[in-house]
Parts: sequence; C-alpha cells; structure tokens
Amino acid sequence: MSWVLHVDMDQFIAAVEIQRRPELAGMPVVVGGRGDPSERGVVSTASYEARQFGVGSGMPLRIAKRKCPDAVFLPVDGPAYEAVSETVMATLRSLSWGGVPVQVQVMGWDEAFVGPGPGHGDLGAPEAMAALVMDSVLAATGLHCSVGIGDNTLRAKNATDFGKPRGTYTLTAANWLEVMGDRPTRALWGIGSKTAAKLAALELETVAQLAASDPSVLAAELGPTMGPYYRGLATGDSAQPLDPEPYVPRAHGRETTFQTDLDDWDAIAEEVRALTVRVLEDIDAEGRPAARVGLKIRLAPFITVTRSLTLPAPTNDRQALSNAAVSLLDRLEPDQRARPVRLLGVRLEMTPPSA
DNA sequence: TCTGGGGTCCTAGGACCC
DNA sequence: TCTGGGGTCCTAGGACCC
Repeated sequence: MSWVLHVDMDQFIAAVEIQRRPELAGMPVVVGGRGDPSERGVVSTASYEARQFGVGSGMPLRIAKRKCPDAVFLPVDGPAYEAVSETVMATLRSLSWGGVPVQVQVMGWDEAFVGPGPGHGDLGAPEAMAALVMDSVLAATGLHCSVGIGDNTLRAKNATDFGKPRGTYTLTAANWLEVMGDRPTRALWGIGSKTAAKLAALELETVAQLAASDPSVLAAELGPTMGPYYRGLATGDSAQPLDPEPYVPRAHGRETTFQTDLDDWDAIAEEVRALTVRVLEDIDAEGRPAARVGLKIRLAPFITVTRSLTLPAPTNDRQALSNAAVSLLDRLEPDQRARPVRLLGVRLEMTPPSA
C-alpha cells in the first residue's frame, strides 16, 4: 500500500484572526468581505462557535448576521493568511517520511497533499506520519490541522473531514464504500450541486449507487469523459497522482462587486480600465505578457455574461490591454446593456512560461 | 436570503485550413 | 451541384474548487 496524506488547517482564516486577537478565542467569529455585514459580501470562514449558529462559508454576510447577531465580523486580510500559509507549506516540505524527504502539492492557502516522491512505494506508518505533521505545524504556527490518510489522493482528501478538528481518519479501498456509500454524491470532491442534480435525475443519489452504475449510461448522459470520471470518484479510483511541480499560474484576474449597481456605461468603462491596470500589476510580477483578455459581467438581478478575445500578439502594454478589455463591452447584447451592472471582472491569460 | 474573489478544466459550435 | 475527413484555433459558457 502506498500512502498519501491530505493536510487541512482547521478553520484556517478564523484561526489566524483569533491568534492575533486572543480575546476572540471561544467567541463566534465571522471573516468575510470588508467585515461589514450590512454590505454585499459573503463569509470566507466562520469559527466553530459561529458554525453552531448555522453560519458557513459562502453565505451572504447579511444572512450570517441574522443567524448570529452577536458574532464578531472581520474583514478578509489576504496577505496575513498568505504569510501563515507559507510557514505551513515550508514546514511540510521540511519533513521526511521513513527517512525520505516528502513531496508536497499545495492545494490552496490552507491545504496540501504530502506523500513520498515518485519511485518510492510504501513508506509505512501513515498514522505516525500524520501525527508528526500535526505536531510540526502546531509547533511552527500555533495552529491546528487535520490529516486525511488514504491509499490515493482522492481517498485522502475525502478522509480529512472525518478527522476534523485536530484529528486523523483513514480511507482505503477496504473501507471506502462502507464509510462513503450511503452519503450523497454531492459529498464527493468534484461533484457539485449541478452534477448531483443530474445524477439524481438518473436515480443515482448515493455514492454506492453511483459506484455501481453503468458507465455507458453515464457516458451518454454526462459526456464520454466526465460520465465515467464521476463513477470513478464514487469508487474512489479517479485519483490524480500527487504532483509536486511548483504551481505556475495560467491567468490572473480581478473582480469587484459594486455596493450599488452601476448603469452609467462611461463609468463602467472606467472601472474596466482600473481593473485591467490592477491585473497588469500581477502579471508584470510574473514576467509573462498577456495573450488573452476576458471580461466577466454580473447583471442585476443575477446573470453572468462573459466575453473574451485573443490578442493579435502577446503584450503587457497598459493602453492596449485596457482598450481590448473595454472593447469587450461592445459585444454585449442590447438588452444586456439595458440592465444595471453588479459585478465586473477582468482576467488576463498569460503566455505559457518559456521552457 | 441573495449570493466574494481568486482560480482551474471541460465542452460545444463555428471558422478556417489542407 | 453537392460536398469527405482530419485537424487547429477561437469564443462563450458551464461546472467546480478553496
């Protein structure tokens, strides 16, 4: 058996905030948006105390305030979480497993896969390794994490939730269906609400039902690639190997939700230019020019439209990129231009790094 | 109830080429 | 007049994740 660990920080963003404001310990804390629950914005992370009131990630701040009026609301402070995240990942990379340096695949600010590098089989003792991970992260950051243990990345990832908080859980081919079989397909990593609804229409409600379903039916209904892939998620077999390659971003983007919808198209064009300049700062830091420009527009009450174009030649010229982004506004349908704008986003796709 | 901001990958149709 | 088969690129949109 070849083991992989999935490491996930407990209530990461809330934990970082509580750490620098110890008086908040034990209180319901909600981090999201600009920290003002009367504004448009959603919850990034709620502390465990706040979750007891039904507050969770992705929930509008207004609703969170209604569910938990006494919660402390804090603004999102990305750079602070980034700094702690780097300490966590550096700590993981410093570890050895059975005398062999581990490889780490970073999956976001607060989670990562940890495993042996290619060419190493079973390094054994995954429970002891998980304990070492939790102790090391706690010593380096003062923060707690949970660890999922699996015989592949998919099973390790799904195992983590059962270990939370501050614990571990193991999922392998041997206990996968026993543990996951009765859960809804939505519980699988990679199946969201839309796909779960499509599966339910085929009378596939649980992981066990999906795992036992006919791949040819899934291929016909959900696509030749995705259909069988979803079935593999349910059996626990559709796992990607741990990829330790450094993350290379393909694109950067910025978006803004307006507190009050915008209907002045000159002002909208100015916002697009401003967003383009902010994205340009990010891609200049990468050192690769932009090859494509994309625009995302959320119209009130709630539809999202995208437009994009490929540039004649890659560039990082501010004027050219701003003009290209603004030109995408002209591609909207007349009835779309008649509606107020709630969100604008600009995305620049970069040329691949030269080898 | 009313929905952030940062990303990734897949699909489908049309244009175009040989 | 009717029109194969293979391929690439572009665009818009959908779905998902943290």
